[in-house]
Amino acid sequence: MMQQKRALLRAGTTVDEMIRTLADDIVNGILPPGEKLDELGLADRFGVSRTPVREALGQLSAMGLAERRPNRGCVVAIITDQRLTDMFEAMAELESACARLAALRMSAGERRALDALHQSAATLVHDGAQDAYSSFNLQFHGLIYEGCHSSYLRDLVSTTRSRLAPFRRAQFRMLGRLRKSWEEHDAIVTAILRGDGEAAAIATRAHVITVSAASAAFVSDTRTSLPQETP
Amino acid sequence: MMQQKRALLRAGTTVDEMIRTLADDIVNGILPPGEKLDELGLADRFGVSRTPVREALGQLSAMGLAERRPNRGCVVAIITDQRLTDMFEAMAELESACARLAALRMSAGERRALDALHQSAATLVHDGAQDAYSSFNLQFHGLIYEGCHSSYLRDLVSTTRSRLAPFRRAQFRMLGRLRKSWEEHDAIVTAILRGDGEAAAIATRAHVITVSAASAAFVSDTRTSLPQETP
DNA sequence: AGCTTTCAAAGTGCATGCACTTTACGGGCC
DNA sequence: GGCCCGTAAAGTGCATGCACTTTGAAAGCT
Repeated sequence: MMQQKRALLRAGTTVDEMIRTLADDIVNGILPPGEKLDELGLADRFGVSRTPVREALGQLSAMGLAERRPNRGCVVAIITDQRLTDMFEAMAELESACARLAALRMSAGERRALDALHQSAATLVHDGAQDAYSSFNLQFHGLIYEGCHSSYLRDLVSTTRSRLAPFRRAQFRMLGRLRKSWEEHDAIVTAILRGDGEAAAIATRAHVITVSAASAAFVSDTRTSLPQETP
Repeated sequence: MMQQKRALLRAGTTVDEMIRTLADDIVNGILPPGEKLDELGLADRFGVSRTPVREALGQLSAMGLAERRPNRGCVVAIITDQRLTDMFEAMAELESACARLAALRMSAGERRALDALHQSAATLVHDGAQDAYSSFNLQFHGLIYEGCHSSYLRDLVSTTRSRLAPFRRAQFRMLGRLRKSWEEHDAIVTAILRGDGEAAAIATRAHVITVSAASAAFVSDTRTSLPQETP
């Protein structure tokens, strides 16, 4: 019946739109791990039929954000503690590799930009501006990803970061973490500016592992306090 | 019309079956990069309707094996030279990270198995058995992936390896490459057995970069000799 | 009661068909 | 001839509906 021209503006396909929205909701924790992704419900929500919803779910599961059980529906990916640890660890290795390459390959301009950004964040630390620092932190790591000049490595690190995002809510709540974070960044920047790849790799690995440990502890805490799932 | 019970055995879903088949065909070069993936054609080939084909294509493109242009069909992923270089480089970094962790974490049994496999390959080198060595090589690297004891890192390295597979056809054709490869492996095994993570990482990176360079050169050669695409 | 069996409701898997977009080809125009 | 436009064929995007599987709860059995 309702098969008329879809409003004239139709940037990208409907499915792409849905994928982006759902992926954002998962990454931002609006759809928590284990949440059921009902085809009919989502079709209603987006005002489309089940066909495009099914396609979107298929792709989300291919991306690792959702999990599909044949004939048994689709849920937001449930990550075990072991898997989460492995993901954080891989993140450290990936970022470390990026930093090593960035130290070797960043252009003079890129180095200047990284240093400038880093120095400018000092005031945020002093003011204890957690939200602003969090946003700076994203940019900082982003510059290093770009600095490695390897599109594939950048993609790997970005998708891994997305998958971990739902579990990173704790970030800078810990007292004194802001200052420590900045100091760790300082070691990274120094190494990169010196062009010392190995030092940059080591400093970055240590930094990311520290952050990961905090996040993992927070998640583990949250999990044991609320039993959730399988009642 | 034809909506009857699908033959009793139906391991996994039809879509999964198709994805596996198509992914294999792409990875093994049966479907070359740029090949058009026509929905109706594939539907015919697999004896299904277009709906499951569309789902399979969506997932293949989410996996990076195919590329979908809205309203313009789907083709086997076309990898630019730059992208290929980046992928080979990332492969080196990933394997290097695996090797570092493997050196630190492999169990005594795993170390023994790796050494045994490596030693047993010496005769293959002596006999110049390219195919057998190629299969050994797969196992060898596989043991290192497992040895890092990180499921996510293993997944990243495996999917990257799959994506690169179509471009690795050259492998051991080069004269003397067998012996060189074995010697490089020897350095890796020695470092891992010693538990020296950094040495293992460096040796592995060097080894993978060497192999990558050979493959990249081969691809680049093939590309410039046959113009292909956009006639 | 505790266990199995049955069966209806809910929900997934796929076929089909229509609407829309792209593409390619042939005729009108300069 | 080269360029533009219109138009038909091919092909993609989504809605709908039927078949099949799962699930859960009530009925039957020991």
